[in-house]
Amino acid sequence: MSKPTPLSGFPELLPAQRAVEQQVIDTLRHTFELHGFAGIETRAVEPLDQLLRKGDTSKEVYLLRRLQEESVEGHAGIGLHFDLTVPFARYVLENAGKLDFPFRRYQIQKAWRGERPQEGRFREFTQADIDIVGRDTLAFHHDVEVTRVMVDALTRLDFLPGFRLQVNNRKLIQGFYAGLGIRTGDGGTDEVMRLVDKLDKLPVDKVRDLLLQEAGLSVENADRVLELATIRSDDDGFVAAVRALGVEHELLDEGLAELAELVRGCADLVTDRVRVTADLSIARGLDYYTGTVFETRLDGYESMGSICSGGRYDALASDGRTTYPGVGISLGVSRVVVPLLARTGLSASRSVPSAVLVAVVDEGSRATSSAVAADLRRRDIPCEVAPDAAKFGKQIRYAERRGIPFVWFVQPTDDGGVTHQVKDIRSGQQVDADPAAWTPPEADLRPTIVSTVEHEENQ
RNA sequence: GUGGGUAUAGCUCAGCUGGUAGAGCGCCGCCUUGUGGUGGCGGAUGUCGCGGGUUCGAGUCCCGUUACUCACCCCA
Repeated sequence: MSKPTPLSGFPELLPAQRAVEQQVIDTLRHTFELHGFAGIETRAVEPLDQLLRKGDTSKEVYLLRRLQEESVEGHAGIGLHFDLTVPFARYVLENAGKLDFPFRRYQIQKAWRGERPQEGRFREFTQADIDIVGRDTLAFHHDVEVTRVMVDALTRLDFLPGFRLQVNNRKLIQGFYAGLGIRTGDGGTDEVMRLVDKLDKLPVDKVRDLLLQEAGLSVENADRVLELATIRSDDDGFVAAVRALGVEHELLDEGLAELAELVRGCADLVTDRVRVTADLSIARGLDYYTGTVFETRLDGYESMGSICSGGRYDALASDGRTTYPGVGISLGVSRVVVPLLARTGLSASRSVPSAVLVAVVDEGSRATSSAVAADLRRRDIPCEVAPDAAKFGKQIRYAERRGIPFVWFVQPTDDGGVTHQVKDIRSGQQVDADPAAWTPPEADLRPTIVSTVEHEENQ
């Protein structure tokens, strides 16, 4: 059989790279739990009518089909989920009677989309979602809360480049448009938002043309819409800038107040590396968002698009009697990690968890070496025993290849006992050690992330 | 979906107008009979993506095909 080739869009990592991704996932999980979010996992598949519910036919859904499928449709009527929000909405409805509201959960899972792969865009990828969902109502301070949780998480991912969270509020946009007299419904304001959303790709004049021709705006309104979209600030200064445009509407006031509260509510967490910016061009396409919207750019990778996005949806789910509003944000783990592994030297300090390799003198004494390993593991020191009793030079090389920092030597003595020594193969230093007491330095206990990100930032 | 590029050793690649397959790195062994890395010497490895065609002869030229890849489109 010839050598298998990679499948486009289905990334697989080598152990050292996977260690980086694992570190990201562990950090996210840890942070989410620190903020009191409970973990859940939903099945990989949903019924097709659930997946296509939002009219999201643009999503390329992978269908499930048995090899011996005989139905007329030719498939089982279920498909792999393309995000974690749709399954979560279904899960909330299904378990509404058993959940306590407001319900806060995190979910870190694979999702699948059939779209053509590109850098940062895959057919199989991992997402990390947090959402807070209420029954009938959900206070706005939860919008601030999920933002703060994600800022906290991104801050803790300190081996990655910086992030800029861009926040906006759909009430603000819609109120502004309504104040201008742009008709709502029939995709009127949605169309304008969709076009404004292209500002990061098309020049302003081009977008203006589109606003005039495709959305049918007056010249004056198009200019106002564009003026709004160019407003951005790292504090609540955007409020005055919007007011200066002279548009009045109740919904606009509400949106301004919410967005200002959000930006002020995150101010104490903002650093040079993780910023929060009010960016009034952010609209998030034709989605189900009704208030707060987020996008996030990774410094140095702006062209890749948003790596972490979400927002407020007043009707995440509804069973006809009860409506469940929510606010959530989703981080593209694969989108962040895979391009960084490819484009920078980002990797782990070793390809195995082992901090120690216990050498083997000869096969007859393997049990002695295994006993040393057991002693170390009793104190949570990851270690392994050499695979064969090769020359010590080869056993050291075995450790070196894998990045294992310490080799443990058990030497028989003339009186029938043994001596124990541990060697730091980076320095060459070798010292007597007690298997029941010796501990490596804290920094060597687990693989660490080796980051060359500074170099990347200088470009 | 549209258009371009690429496919040769484990990896990165060279191979001109057709003449039986190469380099660097890595790997293995020895120098080094129980402690690696640097150095020296030696060694192994290929359906040249796949199928067809032209030719005395194809990695090289032609046609087809598959995969990968980049851009566009679309979208998180």
